Amino acid sequence: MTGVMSDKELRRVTRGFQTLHSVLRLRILAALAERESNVRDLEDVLRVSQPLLSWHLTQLRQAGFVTAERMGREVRYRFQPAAFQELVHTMETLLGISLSNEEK
Amino acid sequence: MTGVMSDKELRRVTRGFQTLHSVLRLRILAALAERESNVRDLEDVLRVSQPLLSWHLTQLRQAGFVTAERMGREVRYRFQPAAFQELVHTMETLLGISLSNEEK
DNA sequence: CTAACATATAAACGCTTATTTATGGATTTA
DNA sequence: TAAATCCATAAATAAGCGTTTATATGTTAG
Repeated sequence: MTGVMSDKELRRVTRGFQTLHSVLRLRILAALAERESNVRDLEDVLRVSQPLLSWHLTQLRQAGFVTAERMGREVRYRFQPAAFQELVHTMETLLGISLSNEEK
Repeated sequence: MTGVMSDKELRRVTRGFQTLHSVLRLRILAALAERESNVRDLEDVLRVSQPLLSWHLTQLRQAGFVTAERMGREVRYRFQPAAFQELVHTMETLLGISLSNEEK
């Protein structure tokens, strides 16, 4: 039963994990999960420089965790829950575990 | 509602993600999820050098994904599902999402 | 006790990537 | 159209980490 999952599929997963490896990235995601925001808003909330934010947002977007939409001169970023959910689902399959919410 | 989660808690999560960032690590975990093994067995299954395996196993162990037990001159490694499950649970809380297995 | 086996550790190297600083591009406003 | 605003990109630097090679530690067998 070894090797049932392709390297391509696993690389997609590891890319997701790589992208979530810093506290700042998680804080950005959490902020966007609360409400969609432009870069300026995040800058104020998270107290980090604008280029640094742009870079992290690009990484999160390329990994599918957020989407970006130009609106006037702003760019609004939105959290995308599906990306993480799919990641977890692949891991459940790979490891043969389940994350059932405690049975009621 | 921003910042409900401590940096300490988030660092624990990011450490978990950091640890799962390579395909080889995932393959090691998947192999151990199938059956507990010593280093020699994994070496044969995964076709990587012994020091490299030892290093990755140490990382996985320090992050809580596996446990190690000395048995004679071997060391048996076991997959530890709880670590990943807790990781996911923290993320659900942080992002306000749920990964419910489809409701029946 | 010595040799063989199983695993861990150390040193050295290279690569990736986060961060800072500076600048460019796009859009609106006056 | 000129200035201001918002965001992205480039260059440079530094730090972390995976990989290899070599050696050390621990355990059993003869």
